[in-house]
Amino acid sequence: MYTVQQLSKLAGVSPRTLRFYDQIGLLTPTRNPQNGYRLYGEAALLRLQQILFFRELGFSLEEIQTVLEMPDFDVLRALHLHRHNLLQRVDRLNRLLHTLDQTIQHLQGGVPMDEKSLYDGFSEEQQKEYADEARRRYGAEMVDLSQRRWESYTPEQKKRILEESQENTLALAALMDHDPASPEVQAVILAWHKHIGYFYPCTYEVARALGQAYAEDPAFRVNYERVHPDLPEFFRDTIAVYCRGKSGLPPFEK
Amino acid sequence: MYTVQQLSKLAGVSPRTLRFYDQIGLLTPTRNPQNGYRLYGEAALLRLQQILFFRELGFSLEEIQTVLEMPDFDVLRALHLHRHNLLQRVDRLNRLLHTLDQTIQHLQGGVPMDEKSLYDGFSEEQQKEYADEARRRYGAEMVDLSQRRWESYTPEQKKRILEESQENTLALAALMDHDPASPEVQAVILAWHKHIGYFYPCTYEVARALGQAYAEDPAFRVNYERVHPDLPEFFRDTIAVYCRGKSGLPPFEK
DNA sequence: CTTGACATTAACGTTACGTCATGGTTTATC
DNA sequence: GATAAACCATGACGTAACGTTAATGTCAAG
Repeated sequence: MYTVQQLSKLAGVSPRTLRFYDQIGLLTPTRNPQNGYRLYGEAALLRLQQILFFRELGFSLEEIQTVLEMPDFDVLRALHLHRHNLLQRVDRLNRLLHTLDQTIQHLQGGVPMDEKSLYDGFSEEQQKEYADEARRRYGAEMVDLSQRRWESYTPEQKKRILEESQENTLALAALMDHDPASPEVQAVILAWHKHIGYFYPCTYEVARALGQAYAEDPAFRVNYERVHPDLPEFFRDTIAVYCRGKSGLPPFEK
Repeated sequence: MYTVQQLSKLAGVSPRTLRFYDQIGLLTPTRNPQNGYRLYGEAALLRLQQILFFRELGFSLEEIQTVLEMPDFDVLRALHLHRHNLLQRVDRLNRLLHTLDQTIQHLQGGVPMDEKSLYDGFSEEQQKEYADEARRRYGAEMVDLSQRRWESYTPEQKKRILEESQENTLALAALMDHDPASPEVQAVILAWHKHIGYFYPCTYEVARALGQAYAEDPAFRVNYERVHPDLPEFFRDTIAVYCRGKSGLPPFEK
């Protein structure tokens, strides 16, 4: 017989979850008549396993109720649904990838009129090539190799990281009268490099390529240009200085 | 300038969603001073596109707030996050597949004691083989070929389908004194076959194999045995009669 | 006998909206 | 010009699956 906390640790769910499942009649334990404590037996453990199994598959608790009451709850069907889900999600992810490209297009084509002239040199096809090129050069290898997990951060961390990015850019813009090689500027670039590290391990080679992209790829340019018209070039130059003579992963990544 | 409903139809979201985004300050439209109506311009449309883009990627609205305020919101990062997410989800699905196998094991091993004797003839390895065999025989081809979508059903439909399954089994059990070839029994089996069709197109060959499994695979047996000890065999026999001389997809699948 | 770690119920908070309720506005029709 | 249909507004409550206090009761240890 397990108590709430014991079972919760065993199954990796919160005590609150167990009480909730009791409350909605999904998993009703026996009670200690003396003190009213919940007591879960072996049967309850098995049922919880099943509940969590279907929960993982994306069933709602109400659906789980019904499924577990079915006399012919069968494994084959679960297998089918599971694989079906898998296929469907892969489908969805592919559609998202496609949508991504379109949205890039839209964003690039959708800048305000007075900035549109900036794009005169770039045909639609040219722009698309930029995006594809970027994916080929940075995406495939780096992301696939990446072990970092954006999702593994807590909401507070995420928020902090996103804010940090903003601070970096503003800090750099404030130092545009400095020499790109000055310690102040280089400190900001170091922070920027570490910031990128939140998303994936970024070698000096990749960092340099990113600097190029910031200045040359219109999709990136606008974001920095918005802060200051010469920021893209300044950003690229400081990164170039920062990366000079270095290669591979930075020390803080090791 | 679009009004709420116009924009909602354009972007495929509900008017309520737009008002909500206004309420939380995520997408603030201008107002018609006469009547207070919301008016969305071109800029708002673009911003909404971005919001929906990130929403698709699984960002929370609060995160989207921050991201859209960032001066260096950049496409490469979105690409990275997106692909990162994709990889992560594929990972997760693979883990689930693995867990699935384990859970099958657990469920098979976890039946009540008084029914456990039924399993004496089957070693652990034997049982695992059954599961693998089932996956090889039905899973791979059928599921991959399946065009049916469990997820495409509405919650009410899902509930109804699950209940139907239960009704079928009980109806069949109530007819166990009849001849397997009797019209009443065969009507139930037809309903069962159609029911399977909710999940995947089921040929007569597959149906026959399923009948076998219901009677012989302990993982299925218990579910019908629970209703009546001889139900598994009866089920198998009626299915055999139903399938006799037929092959390929049933008429209602065409 | 007190302390700390458990247990209980009750109740409100969360996310991203859906769904009324109630009332004003616009538009089309008679 | 009256009226009905179809829009707009705000406000408030409902949802899923718990998280998070809060207030109180219970148990083992020192």
